Amino acid sequence: MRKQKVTFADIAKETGFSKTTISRYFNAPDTLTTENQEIICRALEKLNYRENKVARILASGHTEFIGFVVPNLYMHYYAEMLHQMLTSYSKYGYKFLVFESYDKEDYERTYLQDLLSYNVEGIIILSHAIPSRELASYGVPVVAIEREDHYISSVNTDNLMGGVQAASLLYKCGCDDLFFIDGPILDLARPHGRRDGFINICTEKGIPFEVLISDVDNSDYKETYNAFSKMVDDIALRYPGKKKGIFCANDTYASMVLTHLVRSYGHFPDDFSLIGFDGSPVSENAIIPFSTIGQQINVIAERALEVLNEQIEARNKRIPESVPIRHEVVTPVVINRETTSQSVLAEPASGYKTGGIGRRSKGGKINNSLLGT
Amino acid sequence: MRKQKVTFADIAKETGFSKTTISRYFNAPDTLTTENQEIICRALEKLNYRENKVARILASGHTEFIGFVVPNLYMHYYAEMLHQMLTSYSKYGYKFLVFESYDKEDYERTYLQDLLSYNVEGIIILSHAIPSRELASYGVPVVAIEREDHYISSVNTDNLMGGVQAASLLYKCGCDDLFFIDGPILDLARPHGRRDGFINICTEKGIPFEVLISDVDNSDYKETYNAFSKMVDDIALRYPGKKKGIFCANDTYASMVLTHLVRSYGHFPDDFSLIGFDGSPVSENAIIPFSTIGQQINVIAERALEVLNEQIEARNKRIPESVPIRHEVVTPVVINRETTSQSVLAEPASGYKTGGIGRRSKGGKINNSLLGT
DNA sequence: TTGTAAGCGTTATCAA
DNA sequence: TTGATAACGCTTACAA
Repeated sequence: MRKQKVTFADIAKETGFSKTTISRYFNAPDTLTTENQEIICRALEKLNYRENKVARILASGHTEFIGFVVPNLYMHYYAEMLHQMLTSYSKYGYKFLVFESYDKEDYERTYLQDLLSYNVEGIIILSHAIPSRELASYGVPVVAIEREDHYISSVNTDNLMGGVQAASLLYKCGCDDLFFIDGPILDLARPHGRRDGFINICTEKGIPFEVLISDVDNSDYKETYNAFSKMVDDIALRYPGKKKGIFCANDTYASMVLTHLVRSYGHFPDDFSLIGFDGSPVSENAIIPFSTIGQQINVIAERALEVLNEQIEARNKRIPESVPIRHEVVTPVVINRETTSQSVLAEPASGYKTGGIGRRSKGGKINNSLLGT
Repeated sequence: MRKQKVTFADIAKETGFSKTTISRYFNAPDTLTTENQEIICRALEKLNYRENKVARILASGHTEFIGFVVPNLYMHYYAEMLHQMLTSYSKYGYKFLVFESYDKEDYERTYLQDLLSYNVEGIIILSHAIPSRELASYGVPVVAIEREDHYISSVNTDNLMGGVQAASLLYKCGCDDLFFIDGPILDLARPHGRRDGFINICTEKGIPFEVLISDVDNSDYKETYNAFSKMVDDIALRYPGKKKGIFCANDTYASMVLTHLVRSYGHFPDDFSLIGFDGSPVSENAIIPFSTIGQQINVIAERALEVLNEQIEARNKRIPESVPIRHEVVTPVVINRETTSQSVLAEPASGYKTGGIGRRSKGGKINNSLLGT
């Protein structure tokens, strides 16, 4: 029924050694004579041996499996995080078992149980349906990324700092009024660092500001777009002649705001500044590359594996040590592009000598007729 | 050293049954009395049993592991494909071991060997560094997606049909001249269906056309952007007064062309039509949602698993059957948006009563002064 | 319906 | 430096 595989027993028979010696050839070759190594090596080739890690795992207890649980993979942030995790292969040799939970509690729990049954050595979790208290009880090292992390280790972007950076940049580029725009906050455990950092700076500098939260289900692009468009129109209407700085909670939102502005004005208007959050490709590839607070996903991934690996190693010792929980924080980086420059006009792609059509508005004043309905 | 785990032996001792009966409780519960099921169930809870799939795998030979090898995950297409694969969990229960090969032969081979050592039951491969002939020799079911597939099963988008659809749409919306734009073709095995379908229609309808291939390394966004911009400027210069229909080999390219056009004109120009390929989010979320030939990634993923599963099941039979290789083809769908409509003017977001600035060009004629250098 | 016993292919322990 | 033997935790004939 099974493909007949070559096992240590076969090699042993072929070479006259015991299975133990064959095992040692792989795990501690130095304990063999060079000659014998040669002999075994030849036998391996002759018989075309292929290692069987499942058997090894069963015997040793070390799977080198890491469970990776994300809400989804169609969002760039999560896919990029997985990408960065996989990149670590050469360093740790961990294999990743990937699951999408869609933030549904039952899915998440099922998958986690599944992971445990595969004896994963650790879990990286980005979805947030299950409280960290429960995760901690699994008896497996767990590192959280951007989620509630009371009872487990975690690595997070310094959102507060990000909010500070964003507001500061908007302030520096001469904005009179600042706006924080976010979608609905469904996750109650979600921290409000971005908003709070923003507010801190506004308060500190004495800049008038508003916090605008859309309540539209953000799974629908068009609806969300329309909601944000309305917000922006409203802002334009209420603050004529002022320079308005908008900080969006993420790049997707920022992209929508940008799109709306450019579609309305035919260019990026003088009297607006815009900054997003995440540093996702859309910020660079948008019609006008826009400023953003870049999350260092590579650093986060690296750090998370560091923390996880530390715990795994401690656990694998003969006398398992218990490592204290760690909460790491990664500072985001300001990515300063056209939408937050003093002269905020969108320059055309290089190669053009003269302006196209409608590239300048008439002096930072927007046309009220734009703001219908 | 190891966390003491509860095993069948423990349950057996607790309940007075044999290990076999416990095993049966999980794999064929119907063969037990309801009473005894109850008894075992209670014991499981009492001892807090957790199944160990590694042991099961070793004993049964069935891992339920599928190897998934992609060039990368930062491109939306690949991430989305993985997403769709993971979605199949409820249907097949396969667990995916994910690797990024960056299309490097040595990486790819290492990872494949690794997958084999974990006794994966099958492999889905999208990267193309290793010839299918070698893959076929591994003795494990393999399904290729969008790559050379001479010796293995595969599922592909009907690229030829896609090219036909694209050219037909451009023809229908009144274009005088058609252009196929693509980046460098590094992969020699890559089929030219999109281009060929395009050419077929152009020839059939007697429309003048050009095939334009950039030779700029497409890993650099800016460079690629500039290269395509130049192409477009050149087209505009050479075909004044004509309606020019551009078909880009993928949405990323189309997005660049669109961006360039909108940046140059302040809006999407009358005398251009544009269609991309892939149906990626950028086509919908771009400043002007553009037309595209949508790949049905969900269908492709589903079909691939179907084919793979068929082979796996055949192989798992007592007398393994050999299933012939299958080459499936999935027809793409035309996604018709503003950039290929007769009146191709970009309408502003709803809610605006009057036009903004520079939303109309003066009659399909472009300004030559735009085309500097 | 249940039990016995022999694996599955390694690693770990102890002894030689 | 090497080997015999017992795990590892489950599945699977075959027997009862």
